[in-house]
Amino acid sequence: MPRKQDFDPSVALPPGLDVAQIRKAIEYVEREASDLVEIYFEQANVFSAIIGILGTKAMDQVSCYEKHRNIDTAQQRFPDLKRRGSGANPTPNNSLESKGSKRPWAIQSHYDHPGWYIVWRYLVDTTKMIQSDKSVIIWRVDVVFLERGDWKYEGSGAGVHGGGRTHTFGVTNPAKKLNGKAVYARKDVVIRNSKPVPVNGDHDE
DNA sequence: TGTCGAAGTAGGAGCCCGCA
DNA sequence: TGCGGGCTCCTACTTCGACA
Repeated sequence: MPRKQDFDPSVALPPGLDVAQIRKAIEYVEREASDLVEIYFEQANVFSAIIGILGTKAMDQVSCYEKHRNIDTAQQRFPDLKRRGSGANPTPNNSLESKGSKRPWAIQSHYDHPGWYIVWRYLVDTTKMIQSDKSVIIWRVDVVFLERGDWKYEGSGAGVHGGGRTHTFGVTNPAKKLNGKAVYARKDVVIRNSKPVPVNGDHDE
């Protein structure tokens, strides 16, 4: 179970959400993700998507936020979660998007929707050096309300002559924007060379 | 001047829907 | 029924700036 001293109760949370619910959700995501860690070595980006999905599932089970009843909307549209009783088209304040990421700061999406975002920052520790019973560790959870203006459009080079990726939106100055928004941050994990590593020892995936 | 953290840009894969 | 477009989710690599 995540340690209570790693939580910051002063961080603003979406209406109806509390630290105890997030603590349960972290425990759920770490447990479920540790069972699926082989997928990480097959396709890391897919694994990050799975972390986001597990976060959505966890919040659906332990909090007053629920997945959209419309399966199509739940899978493809914003938001991942809405506050129970907020209707089919929740306001930004009642919308919660779940994202999983290995990166310490960046938030990228294909839309610039305003609303609450919960980002599960994870690392894979197959040596189980950090925690003996888990190979996937949630080391920080950011909870932030983003306005449309917080996003910057990042265009695509794709076109009739080739190219690859689709367009995205990215949060500008994410490190500044997420300053003071970490409701959970393990004190035994630090950022080194832009990567989260255990405080003692050189962690290497 | 070297190191490190952060930001910016580009690439990859899967699912669903509409249409021919 | 199959294909293409639109949408989802990320990571990797490069560049830039601050600081010792």
